[in-house]
Amino acid sequence: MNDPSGEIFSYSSSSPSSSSAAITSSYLSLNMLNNNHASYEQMAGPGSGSVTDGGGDELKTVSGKVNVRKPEKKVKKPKHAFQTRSQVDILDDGYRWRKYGQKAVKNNKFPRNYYRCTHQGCNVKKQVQRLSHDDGVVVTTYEGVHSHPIEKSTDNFENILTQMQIYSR
DNA sequence: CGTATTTGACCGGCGC
DNA sequence: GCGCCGGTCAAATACG
Repeated sequence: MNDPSGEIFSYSSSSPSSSSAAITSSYLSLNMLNNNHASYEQMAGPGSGSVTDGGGDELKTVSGKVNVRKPEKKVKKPKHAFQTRSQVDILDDGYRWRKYGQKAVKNNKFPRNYYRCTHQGCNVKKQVQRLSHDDGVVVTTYEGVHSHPIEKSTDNFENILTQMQIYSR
């Protein structure tokens, strides 16, 4: 497929050649995520705000065929890729994700994981991929915008510390 | 028992 | 028209 949309930009974490501080990045990276997130949260206004149709293939026939919707859909779906230094691929950003698929990627020995937000009406998708040539680097791609608040308190440092301890043991 | 994850099959698009 | 490829569904299973 052609993904020349250019929508995806890779955020290369420069500098960290030391690698040492990479421990338990599970939640550490979360901080970075939040920062970046804030930048994109602005999203377009009400017009395209509802990305509900994103991947909304709920229209199905009994034969298992999917009804194709109008090709002239101008709703653009936001897509953002993040590159994070982390040993674990489970980056918890505060939302609840349900895994719905796993596929092997060419040029990569690691599979790619597909997740979806479990919140009803929230069709936000995300996929996590690992770089085979640079272990410890995980690429997370978010697609869509959450239309509901986070259920987890991510601003509580004590919480974060606790999680870190769990992951680092 | 309810919910999340696993895993193979399936689907639509594109290239040849 | 057929086969590859990336993405998704859905049944079975695992897990609390």
